Amino acid sequence: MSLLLEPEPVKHDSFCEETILSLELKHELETKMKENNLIDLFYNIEMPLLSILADMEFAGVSIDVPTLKEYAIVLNEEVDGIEKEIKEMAGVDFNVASPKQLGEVLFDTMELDSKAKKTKSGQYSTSEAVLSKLKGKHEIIQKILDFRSLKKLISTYVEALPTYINEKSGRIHTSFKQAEAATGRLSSINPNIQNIPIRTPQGRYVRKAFIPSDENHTFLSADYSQVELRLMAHMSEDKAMIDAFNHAADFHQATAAKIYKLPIEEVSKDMRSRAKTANFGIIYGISAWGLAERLGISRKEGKELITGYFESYPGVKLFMDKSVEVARKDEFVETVMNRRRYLKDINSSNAIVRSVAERNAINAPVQGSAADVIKLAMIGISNRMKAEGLKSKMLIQVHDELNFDCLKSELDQMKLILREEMENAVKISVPLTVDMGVGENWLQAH
DNA sequence: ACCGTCACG
DNA sequence: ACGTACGTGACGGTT
Repeated sequence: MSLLLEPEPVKHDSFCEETILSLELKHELETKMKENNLIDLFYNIEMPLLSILADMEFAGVSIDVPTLKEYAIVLNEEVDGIEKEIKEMAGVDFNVASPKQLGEVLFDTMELDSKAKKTKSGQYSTSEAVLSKLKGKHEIIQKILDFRSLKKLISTYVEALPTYINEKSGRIHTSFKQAEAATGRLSSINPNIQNIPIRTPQGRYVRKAFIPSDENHTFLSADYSQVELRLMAHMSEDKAMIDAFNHAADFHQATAAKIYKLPIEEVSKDMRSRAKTANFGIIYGISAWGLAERLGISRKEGKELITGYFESYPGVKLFMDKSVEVARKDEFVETVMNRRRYLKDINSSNAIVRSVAERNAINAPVQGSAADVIKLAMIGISNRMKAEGLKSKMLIQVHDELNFDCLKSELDQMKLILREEMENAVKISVPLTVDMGVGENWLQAH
């Protein structure tokens, strides 16, 4: 694969001389070449990235505190009301926030499910998945789900974020961990800036509080479209998947058309939705049972869906099998930039432990390659911004997304740089595409 | 310090 | 026959 790397790749002695080599020598040279792959990863990606992450942390992101203070009042009133309703419905006074007490109220006192699931520590499970299945049984269930999500928003975000504001800068400075996630992703702590809510309207509103540094700046966001699936298409070399990314307007819809053997126009919303779930499942190392559980369908239907998927994209099945095979032989798998994930459990005699490692063998090259891609893009963007003397600042990375405090006068130039550097970070067999948004805050920009 | 839960990609 | 999808971090409750 040809890669557009900046700075210039480190030069090594050539091990590619066309000589007749003994087996031992050949093995030795192959080992050295693999070591050089890791040296390239270190010097050309991780080291240049280090100072970029330091700059992002130092810059920090501005927070609109009044927005959060007002929102805290609204949410606290709402959660207090819901808590009263829950206790009235249950007919007992208890701590709704205690999973232990809640389980006893729901399953011993109210007897909502005679065969309620228990956790490994012996208490009733009251997880979102369990409660969602009980929604029809009693109106208290929905109230508990609402209570939980509101408490989460208040305690982890709305009331917590202002406490992280640095006195000197007036901004929030996360810490990015560069060598934590097994796949090569970054992680973020104190606060975690990579799990700010977005999926529900109430949660999403928190993003309104992430704002530019002043009136001369705007919030600029750029994210990759389906980068992991595109990397799966590239690494598996599956013809149909590559073709879909090159020509279809909507990849999930195109997948549904193949699985259900229908023309694109006849794909229903439900079929598209199932195909989308199947696409995600593939990245995670799908199982018929897991997929069925996710979709609320029978195991038989789950299996049929997967069969249809592999008939549509046979190269993907081959890639998955090959990844597991390679892992069994080497005890590690690799990304496009030769980042490794070691899988010591891949040959375990415990089937459960082994299965986890097999799914890791499938997922890690995909998730890890996506991490490689955005890291390369960050380096490319940083270099371009320096070369062109720009003052805007890269602030936040969220796995497939980059966010900037963008000087308004630099907006057009920044958008051009982001598109060029992100879409051309690596050359693969399908296009990488980027969506961008601009606004007065993270909510508007996304 | 651990568990259960839930926020994100 | 097993028990279910991959990767993280923060919070409150419990031990």
